[in-house]
Amino acid sequence: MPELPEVETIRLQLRRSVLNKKIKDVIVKDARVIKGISGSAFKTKVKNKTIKDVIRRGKVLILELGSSLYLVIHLRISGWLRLNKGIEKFCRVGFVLNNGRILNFCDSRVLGEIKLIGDYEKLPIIKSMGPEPLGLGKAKFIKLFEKKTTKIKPLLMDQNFLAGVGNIYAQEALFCAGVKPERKSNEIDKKELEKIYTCLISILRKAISKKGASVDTYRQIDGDEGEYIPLLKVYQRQAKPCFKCKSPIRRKSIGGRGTYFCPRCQK
DNA sequence: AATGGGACCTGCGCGC
DNA sequence: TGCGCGCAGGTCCCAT
Repeated sequence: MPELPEVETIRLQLRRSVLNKKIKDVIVKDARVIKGISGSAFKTKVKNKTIKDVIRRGKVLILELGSSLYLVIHLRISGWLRLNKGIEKFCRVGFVLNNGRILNFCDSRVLGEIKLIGDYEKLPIIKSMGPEPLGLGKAKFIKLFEKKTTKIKPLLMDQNFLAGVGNIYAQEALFCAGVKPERKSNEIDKKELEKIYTCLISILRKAISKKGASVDTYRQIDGDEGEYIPLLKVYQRQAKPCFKCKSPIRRKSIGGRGTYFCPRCQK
């Protein structure tokens, strides 16, 4: 699932490969992913535009097409972007560039979406989004979390509260910090909140440096897998021995989401 | 304010 | 080998 590190990886790679490239044509294979306008209207509006910038906000990727036009892409759970010579399997929309390459928007489950908008900051998803964790700072992080009575894990994942953290990295950060995922945020002491913050930041940075975790369908834009999976400590490790204490890792549904944790290391 | 459930969607793993 | 079933999950929306 593409979370902050995966989307940031895509952003960095797109900046290196498609900046200032012109979109010569748009191939709409499945118009369901295009929201707000029809596939043909989308094609007309995007054709001949140039990719001026690539921006990320939380898990949202934004391609600036100039003249107050933005392509807003959300990969949700099963989407990925791939730059190659043709249209690949699960491609829903292909952007044909003036260098002969095609930027494929792929999605196996068709839950991802593409929007075209004049001002992306006015989109509800962006407007209501919480702060970016990287560069937030320890003090602000603690202030955010110290009074909420919600369980810490769903809170870390709440995009309106903190941007970009999803199911994988929330669990990894809590394991690193030694905090049980169902603890209420306001009942976690300052020291522990500090630990959660430093863990989260270092994990996100490390995951970006490893170009993301290819859980499910996520790939780098050249199709290679991200390299973070071997570094995952709890995610999808049910019944396997904890790396710290050898106890079997447990899986439990918290806030309707699958959650892995070490019953002994996490207090 | 917090929590729970359904809807969206389809590949995949499971049981037989 | 093949079939049918139900799970998985980010976000939005509604209900309690």
